[in-house]
Amino acid sequence: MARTSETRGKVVEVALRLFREEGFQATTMRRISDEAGVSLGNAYYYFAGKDELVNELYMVIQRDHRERALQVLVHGGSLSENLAAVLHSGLDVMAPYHAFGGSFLQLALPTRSSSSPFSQESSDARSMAIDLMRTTLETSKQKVPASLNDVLPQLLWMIYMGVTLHWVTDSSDSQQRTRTLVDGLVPVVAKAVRLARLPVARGLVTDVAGLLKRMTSPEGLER
Amino acid sequence: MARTSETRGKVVEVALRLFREEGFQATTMRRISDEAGVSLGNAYYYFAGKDELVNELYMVIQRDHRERALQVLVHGGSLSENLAAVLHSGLDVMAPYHAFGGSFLQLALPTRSSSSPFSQESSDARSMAIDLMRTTLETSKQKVPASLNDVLPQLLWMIYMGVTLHWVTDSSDSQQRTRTLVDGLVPVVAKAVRLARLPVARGLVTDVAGLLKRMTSPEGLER
DNA sequence: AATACCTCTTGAACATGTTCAAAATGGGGT
DNA sequence: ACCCCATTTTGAACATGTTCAAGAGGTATT
Repeated sequence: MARTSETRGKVVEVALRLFREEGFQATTMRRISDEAGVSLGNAYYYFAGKDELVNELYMVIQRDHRERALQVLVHGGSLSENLAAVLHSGLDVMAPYHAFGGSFLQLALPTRSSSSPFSQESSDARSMAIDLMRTTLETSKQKVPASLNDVLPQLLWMIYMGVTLHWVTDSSDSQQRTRTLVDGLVPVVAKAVRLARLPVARGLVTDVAGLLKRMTSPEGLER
Repeated sequence: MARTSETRGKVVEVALRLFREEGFQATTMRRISDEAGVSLGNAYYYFAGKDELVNELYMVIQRDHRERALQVLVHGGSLSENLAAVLHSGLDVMAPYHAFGGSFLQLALPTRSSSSPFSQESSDARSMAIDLMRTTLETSKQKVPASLNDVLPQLLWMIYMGVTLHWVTDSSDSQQRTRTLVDGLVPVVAKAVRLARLPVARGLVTDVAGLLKRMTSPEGLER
């Protein structure tokens, strides 16, 4: 059918709007299907449950973030500048959903039921975000020690997760505090990356890189 | 009433056991009240809802962790040693509840409804954990730059949160990977603290301390 | 003793997430 | 036209979280 998933589209659209306006708990499946003009059961034909709609939201946010970020990234700009731009654009995209609360983290992480046949579905979100960080690094002029090439995007992603963690719990006006955090954190990170090239810190850097590599390898076996 | 909260105790006991054995979703309020031998409504007399039982779980874990940690801390031991001991004992305490999953984070964070009359209830958990980190530092022999005295416990707590984050998503056997992470991370942290005393890194350290202080102050205003 | 009052308990009702068998729909093949 | 069949849709049923008015039990007051 051509409009096989016209229904699906309508459901997603309404769901996202309600998540934005009412938060997660307050948004009921019945309300979603009502406002989408379909039956309750029909919504369940397209989505296994409420959680899957949350996942949908997360994917939309990921795509929006990447799109916006690519627009604000400055080729040959400083890492500080670009990282700030990417993090802030991320906050911009998430902002409307702040009422949504902690349910973000739940899905940002690869916690999902392992029953997904394609084994992606949510680790997807993670690798998409990491990839964006890699792009950020490549776009910036700052030289990165070769030993960090693999590992730095992942580190930046962790910082991003940290910022998101703070954002979720940030009750200040329009999450101003998190904005402050980003502005303060970004130059520090940039400086740290610069420092990583100096011999003194080199050992530390190597340690972190080694550790991360060990954690990422097939299985984190030894103890 | 003397045994006013004999009921309350039974409910908590059963709830925690079921959380452990079945996870969060699978544990139903009806099952809890049944096995506790009280009526469904009665459970709600003591706990506003399922979430509050989760909070109870979190508090129990916090207390257990502190207790165990104080036993394994070595006075005058190295920071590496002690930090590892504290983190591992934390993992020990949480281990039985791994099936419980991401719901941990939800409550470890100060995300709660601001309607709590005593304004603690969950920021409590956070400050308890931070305090444990302070104790860890004070117990260890490693000298800490004075400028970090205030801020370092908080930083260690963040590292602890990071470890917990990893633990939640860790699908390896008995969460071996997270154990590996702790063992690898701890010496790096200790080294970083040592490095913080050197002039080279001093600027970085000051930056981080300043940033954290700004974030913790009354309101994170300016931008 | 009778009453009032506070704490605790119950059972039923309601709201919402989820499942499912049956019906409607809309072709494609004959 | 007619039938077959996969896809989509529906409505009702069920499970579970949550609320609430009423009752039970005990203690203090009169």
